[in-house]
Amino acid sequence: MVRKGDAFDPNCPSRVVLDRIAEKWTGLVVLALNDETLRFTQLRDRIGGVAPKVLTQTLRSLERDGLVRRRVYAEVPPRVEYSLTRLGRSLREPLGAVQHWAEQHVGAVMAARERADQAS
Amino acid sequence: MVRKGDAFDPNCPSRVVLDRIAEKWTGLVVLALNDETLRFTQLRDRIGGVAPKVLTQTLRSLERDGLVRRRVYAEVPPRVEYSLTRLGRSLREPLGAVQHWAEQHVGAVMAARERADQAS
DNA sequence: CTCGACAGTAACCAAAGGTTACCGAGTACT
DNA sequence: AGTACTCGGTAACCTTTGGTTACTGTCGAG
Repeated sequence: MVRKGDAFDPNCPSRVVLDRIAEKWTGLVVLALNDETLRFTQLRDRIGGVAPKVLTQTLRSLERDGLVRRRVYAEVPPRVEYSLTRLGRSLREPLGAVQHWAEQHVGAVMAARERADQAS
Repeated sequence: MVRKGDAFDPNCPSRVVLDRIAEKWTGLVVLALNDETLRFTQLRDRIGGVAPKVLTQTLRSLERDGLVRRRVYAEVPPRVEYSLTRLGRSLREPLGAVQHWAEQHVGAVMAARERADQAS
């Protein structure tokens, strides 16, 4: 018996969605866009350490899945603006909770890690 | 100026923690362990599609970071049990929210994806 | 007539993840 | 005595994802 949305089943679409969220930069991009509209370079500067190629890939995926809107202005130099769709905005809250957890528990995690590395 | 826990800064430890959570199988393992104690094979069967090698890696990382406890019983055939630590349990709620989001919004995401693929 | 701005792309390289086969110790069966 | 089976992995190998560096096109400013 298969539940309607079982993220543990690799064939279930909700697992596909979860995999997408787990892609390396997806979360950061959604969090960075929060409720602003940002241009490509602004986004790249905001998110430390992301390569342009990968940022492009991530944004294209997010656009395809209806989480991000991409608006191109026919100007020179080119201007492209990214913003969250309504669907994308609905993801901010759960993702924000994870971010918050990370910022709250960094200390405990790093301490555990050092303890583990000592013991080796 | 660097905020104390800025997940956007690649040098900030909280970013390291966020990257760990974003690793492909971390979330699923934490959710699978929920509040049970599971053996290696049980975990592998519960989480569809995970290779034993990668499950081992993931579990070792989670153990190192103090999220998972690993107990080995000197029996034959061997028995190894995994469970969440207190810290690990504190991650269930934020992660559960993401899982819930995924299960709720699968439809919208898949619809957007089909629309995008049609338009090509 | 050359320079710079932006939003990428191209070519190449490194790292993470996946696949299949196999191991060792002891117990149960024949 | 020999064989089969259990579990929690590991070993060797391959593929996919992510990362780096350099480069492009277009147009306005100097």
